[in-house]
Amino acid sequence: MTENRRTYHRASEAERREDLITATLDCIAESGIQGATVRQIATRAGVTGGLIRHYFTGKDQMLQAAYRKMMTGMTEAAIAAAIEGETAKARLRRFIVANVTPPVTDPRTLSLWAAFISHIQIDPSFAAIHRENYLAFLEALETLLTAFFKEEQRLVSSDQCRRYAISLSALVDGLWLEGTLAADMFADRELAENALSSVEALLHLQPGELSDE
Amino acid sequence: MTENRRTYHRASEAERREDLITATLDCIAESGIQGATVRQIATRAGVTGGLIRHYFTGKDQMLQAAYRKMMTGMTEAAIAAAIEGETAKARLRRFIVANVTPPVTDPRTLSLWAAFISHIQIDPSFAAIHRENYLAFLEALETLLTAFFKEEQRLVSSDQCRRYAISLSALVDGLWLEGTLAADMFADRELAENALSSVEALLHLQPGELSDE
DNA sequence: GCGGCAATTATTCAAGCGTATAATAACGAT
DNA sequence: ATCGTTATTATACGCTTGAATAATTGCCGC
Repeated sequence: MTENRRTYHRASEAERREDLITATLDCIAESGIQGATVRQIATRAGVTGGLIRHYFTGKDQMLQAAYRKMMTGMTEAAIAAAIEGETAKARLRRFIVANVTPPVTDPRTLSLWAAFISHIQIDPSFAAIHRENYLAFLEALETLLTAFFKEEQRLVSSDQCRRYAISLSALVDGLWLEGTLAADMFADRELAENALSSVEALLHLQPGELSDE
Repeated sequence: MTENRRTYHRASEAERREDLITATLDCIAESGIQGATVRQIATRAGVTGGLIRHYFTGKDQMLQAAYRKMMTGMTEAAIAAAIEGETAKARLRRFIVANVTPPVTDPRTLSLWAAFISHIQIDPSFAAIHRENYLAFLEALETLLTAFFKEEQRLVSSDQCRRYAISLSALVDGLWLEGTLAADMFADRELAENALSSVEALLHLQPGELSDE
């Protein structure tokens, strides 16, 4: 009997995992965690459902991998933007702006982020992943701040630096959230300008000290 | 044949709707949107599944009603705390603090909030509900701010007031988020204090002007 | 107390879910 | 070329899902 079995190609493990994770994120972003079924994900990745359990012990583990990838992607995008700045001040500014500018402010990203957040209470492994990445974000911000204060020859205790980092992080997160949820309410640069002047205020800088070239 | 049909009591429409919505929120908070199945919700509400379609055209409509109830509950909690203040300054302070204090900072609330946010991209009716409540929150904050500036005899344009409201709202949301997600990282009053001093900075007040009695 | 209305239960249905297992085809080693 | 390995497909299974329908029972007006 000549069965019509579809042809395929054997991919490397890394490649296949990557594809599956990407497909998972796509599905969640498009139709929520409800829509991220094994079959949907497999279809989008161009494979059949059974393959997922060849690379992951189950759907849950794949979701976790996807969460990890998404979170590190977000933080790294902001850090990548920052390191291109020449001074500590420029790096701080670029970091802030990057977090309230596409592609970080993106409906897809927000949808993914929220979907995972809502699973933190249900599955503790998601909480661990979140914590890990929140701390990384906080530390990146704290490092930028410390360097900035040093460059400005302004003495700030490490305790105060941490408090600043928490506030700034909250502000950035909040603006990111609102800017993404109500993108139509804000003009192109409005969000970034608001973020910068808010940061200036939070750090007790001169108006324009951060935003001006 | 004497079938064993369970006894029940005919409730008023308002009562039953309320029960169903509460049960829906409980289910989502506890086990995510995935766990909020018609049967789970019905069980928790003490009825059988079929009844849901007697009060709502479908599961989706019930979810929307639940979202609406949850959001108005959050905003109203903060507003209720605010109006007890005697001066405009006190009202503003109470509003800020209420938003970073239980019961607003509560894992259950966060879980619910995130679950719904993640459905905004999928179902436009959820987006409308969100928008509605975000604007209400913003307006409440703007009103408090305007009154506060007037009380302080400080002249602030309504444009600037709106910008302040957006920044404050973002900050509060962000702190709420982080404080709830990583509750163990913050001491009891730390979050509220951080919020108040951050607001002071954002509004260019004297340190302690808001937080001090 | 007793009809009749409708709120509620009980049951059924098709579709879709995650997972398990068996068959198969791709590809590197030989 | 052929073989052996194993990545991949195909199929099946048992459950759960949201919804539709039929049967019943609580309750209000009389």
